[in-house]
Amino acid sequence: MATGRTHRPATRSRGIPEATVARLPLYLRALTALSERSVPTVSSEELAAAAGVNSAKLRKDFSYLGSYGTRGVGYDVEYLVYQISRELGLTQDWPVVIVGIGNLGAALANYGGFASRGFRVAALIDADPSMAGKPVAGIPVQHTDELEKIIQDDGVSIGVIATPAGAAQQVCDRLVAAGVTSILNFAPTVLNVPEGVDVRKVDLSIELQILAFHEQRKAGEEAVADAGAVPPAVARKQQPSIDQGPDGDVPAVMPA
Amino acid sequence: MATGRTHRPATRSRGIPEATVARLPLYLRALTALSERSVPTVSSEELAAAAGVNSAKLRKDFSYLGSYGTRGVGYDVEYLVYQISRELGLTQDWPVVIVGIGNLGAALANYGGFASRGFRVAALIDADPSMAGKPVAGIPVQHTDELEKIIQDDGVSIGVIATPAGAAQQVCDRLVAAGVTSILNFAPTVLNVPEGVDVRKVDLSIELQILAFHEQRKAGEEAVADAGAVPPAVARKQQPSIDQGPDGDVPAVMPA
DNA sequence: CCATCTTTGTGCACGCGTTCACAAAGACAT
DNA sequence: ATGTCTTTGTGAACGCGTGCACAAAGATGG
Ligand SMILES: NC(=O)c1ccc[n+]([C@@H]2O[C@H](COP(=O)([O-])OP(=O)(O)OC[C@H]3O[C@@H](n4cnc5c(N)ncnc54)[C@H](O)[C@@H]3O)[C@@H](O)[C@H]2O)c1
Ligand SMILES: NC(=O)c1ccc[n+]([C@@H]2O[C@H](COP(=O)([O-])OP(=O)(O)OC[C@H]3O[C@@H](n4cnc5c(N)ncnc54)[C@H](O)[C@@H]3O)[C@@H](O)[C@H]2O)c1
Repeated sequence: MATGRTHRPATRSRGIPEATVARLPLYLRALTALSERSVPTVSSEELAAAAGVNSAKLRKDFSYLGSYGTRGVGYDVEYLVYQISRELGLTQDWPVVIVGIGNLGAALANYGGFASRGFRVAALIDADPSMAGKPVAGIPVQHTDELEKIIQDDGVSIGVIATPAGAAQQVCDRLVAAGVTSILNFAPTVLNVPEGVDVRKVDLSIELQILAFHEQRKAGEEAVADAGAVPPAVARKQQPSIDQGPDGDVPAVMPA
Repeated sequence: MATGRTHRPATRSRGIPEATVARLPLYLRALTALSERSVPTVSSEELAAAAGVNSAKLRKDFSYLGSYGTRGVGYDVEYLVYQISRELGLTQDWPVVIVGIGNLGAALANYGGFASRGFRVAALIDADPSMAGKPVAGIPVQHTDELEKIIQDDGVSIGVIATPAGAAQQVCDRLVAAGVTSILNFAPTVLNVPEGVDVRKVDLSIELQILAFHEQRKAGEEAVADAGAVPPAVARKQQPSIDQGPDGDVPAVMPA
């Protein structure tokens, strides 16, 4: 997973568990595909398969929204698309600003799937004066000086940060001060925000590292299967004084 | 959060909880910053603040790796950097292929933080013949025909998919067949993979929808505070026959 | 060598999320 | 109208993750 909520710990928002909220977009995508194929109804089993989840989980998720299914038949696709869209707040228009129009920011601006679901790129903002006025994805880049004005004039409440890590917190502070209350952060930094502001992060580097961990573990298991070396050593306890890098690997640095 | 593991349900890999693994890169980043500032030791409280987590959680996380701290002092920064790096498998080189060199793929290829932690872009692959040979981020793009050969020759086990959604499953199947066992998917699709292959996804659209949900809820709470209208209706039960869009909103479609 | 002070490592309790399994609901045929 | 068959909605059990709170460990000073 590339994200994690930062604030609002476990405040079951309006009775819908956070884990369920995170899956609703997944269901919505699968339902939209069915809708485009004019499929009228779908069972929890079928939809769960399409969304890659357990069918019981899907039914429980839907039960938080209300009783929208028909026993013996399944769920009405169009109706469910509407209900989930409404629940997620996609029936209204969400203006979004993207700050930092470099490689990533430009890619995001060009991303088609952005506009498809109620999200509209209200402005592209960059600190580089030489970029000002230059159109990216058909939208002229504006200078950071305009940030506050843009946000207030357009009533922007969602901001995307795609600046270098060093600038992220500062940009975040300005966004929040100007009225933004939801931030999607692509910079590899922990953002500090006041209560009431939601931050989600997308971090490529972290994702790769998690994959590497599992990849290493897979390789390790094979090695263990080959030769019977290196006992798993779960919950290993430290030796009294002598401490040599736990798994027989040579540590580069020793503790003080 | 933008991701979620797909396979390998909750198999506490080698005793380290998945939630802990997901935080290790965060700690590593904070520790690396301390290391660059030549800070010798750090307490769980300080490091937790830098990583944006609870200090008890951090200590528990580290306890899964072993007893690497010194009571009354804290943790040795360099030693911990090494231990976490080793645990995550970052002491070795991970060749990575990126498939689909469009807007996003090109941005990823240009991403500096990629190479910084043991990850090396082994190849850029695209189906568009007109892109073949064209250098992106200094690496010539290769045609999809070469995919299997590249993966086998370089021993690539991690693949990044940045193709359009329609091509993602097909690309995934080819990657897996050629030997890739970890996939980072940027395309908005659920990928089906055989047992033993890890998939993580990064989905901008899902992140925005989750933010929109919370944003709507915040707005709704304010509205409720203004006028005492619309009771929260937690766990609402369906009316027998008449069903009008639960929150007084007009449904576009009614169930069959 | 002892006292004090800091900070780790973890036992414990609690709550969230997942999954099983099944009763109840409704469609549909006869 | 009644019976059968399908599928929902959910009660209950379980396991994981989180955070509190504290004992034990060790540093440091006298
Ligand atoms: N490119 C990727 O694939 C990728 C992947 C993961 C994470 N990231 C992260 O995303 C961020 C952007 O990456 P990139 O490759 O697009 O970098 P980039 O250098 O190409 O672009 C950064 C842009 O931000 C602008 N900028 C700098 N400071 C600013 C400020 N204070 N206010 C507004 N704009 C400012 C710069 O002018 C530049 O245009 C970085 O933090 C990077 O670590 C990038
Ligand atoms: N651009 C973004 O910010 C963004 C954000 C989120 C998700 N995404 C997703 O990432 C993917 C890529 O987005 P993009 O904006 O770069 O699209 P794009 O159209 O610019 O690039 C797609 C590239 O994939 C190549 N391609 C197509 N089929 C292929 C195949 N079978 N094998 C190899 N290469 C193939 C195309 O030639 C093209 O170069 C899409 O699925 C998109 O939904 C993009």
